[in-house]
Amino acid sequence: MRKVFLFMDTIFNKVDAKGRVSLPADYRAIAKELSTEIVCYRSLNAPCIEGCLEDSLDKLATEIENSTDFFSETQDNLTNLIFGDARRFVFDSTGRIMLTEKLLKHAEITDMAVFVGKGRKFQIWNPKNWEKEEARIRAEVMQKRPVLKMQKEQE
Amino acid sequence: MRKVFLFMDTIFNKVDAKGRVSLPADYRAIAKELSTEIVCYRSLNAPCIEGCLEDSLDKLATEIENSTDFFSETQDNLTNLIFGDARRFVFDSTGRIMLTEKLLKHAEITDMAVFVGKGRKFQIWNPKNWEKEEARIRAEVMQKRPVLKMQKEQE
DNA sequence: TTGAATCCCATAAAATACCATGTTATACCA
DNA sequence: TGGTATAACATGGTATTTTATGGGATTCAA
Repeated sequence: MRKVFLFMDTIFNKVDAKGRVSLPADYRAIAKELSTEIVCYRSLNAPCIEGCLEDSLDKLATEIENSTDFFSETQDNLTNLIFGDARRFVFDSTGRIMLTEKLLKHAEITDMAVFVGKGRKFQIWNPKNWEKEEARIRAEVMQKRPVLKMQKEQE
Repeated sequence: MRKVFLFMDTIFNKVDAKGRVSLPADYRAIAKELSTEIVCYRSLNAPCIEGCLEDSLDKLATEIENSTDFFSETQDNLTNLIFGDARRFVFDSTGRIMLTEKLLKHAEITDMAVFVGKGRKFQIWNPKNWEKEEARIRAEVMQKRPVLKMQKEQE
């Protein structure tokens, strides 16, 4: 039994004509062990698909339910965007899920997909787009490194 | 057996001449597994139908009972509106429910309906109206994103 | 008896489960 | 450490099931 559950690594898989793609074995193992399902939705911040465990969304739903701000308009809007877009993706016996047109289009994915681990979440990118994004992120982190270092030293 | 119960995704279904519409399969599965019924009412905030599990309304009733704000006029009014409007909608063997004139009129639905997941609830919209509403919400969330991001980082 | 609601059957399309295979990664043993 | 046996994995293809939806039959109440 594993103690921690993190989506990690960067995995390239093929997307076939039907939109089927193998979920990385490690990701499947996590969902199986926690007996929960994988949920995917369009990222709000980038042209990619975002995935997480259904448990995570359930947690979010509970938080919203118990919030004193129950009738808050912002939260009402957010739930529409998140839950309206998300969907469970149950993988078959060979470990594949079938991505929808909507998701594929948003991420500009055609025949290849990259799974990028993000800890509690993961993302699915078009390989070309991910290459650019990774370079961009790397550059940004490099630039901010002096600041990060300073903060650490203060602790 | 599923662990969590969330209404998700956005599904377009036809409303036939008799007013019948298929409840999305996943929504049906939730009601079945929890052996509870689907309840619908006119949304208080938007021109759409709102639906949830009968369990959820029961929970709401209990919360209001236990609330220190028991004699709050606002809550009194809200409960009047919701419970006065709500009705169970049992789906037939093919998974369809029959929406009432009152609900259809409120949501301006004629021959097509969009089911929009909201976690513990869902909404049913006229496709055109939903299109506009989604654009509106997306714009608003984007505008408020910096604030949301700050809140998240504080967690 | 007439109109409306409910139930049941039929069908086409789409989603899902299953089987087969080549390749890669892992485990095991000398 | 090197080499081989074994298991796991991604992926192509096919079979089966599920789902939405049209139409008709039946029931119930006004």
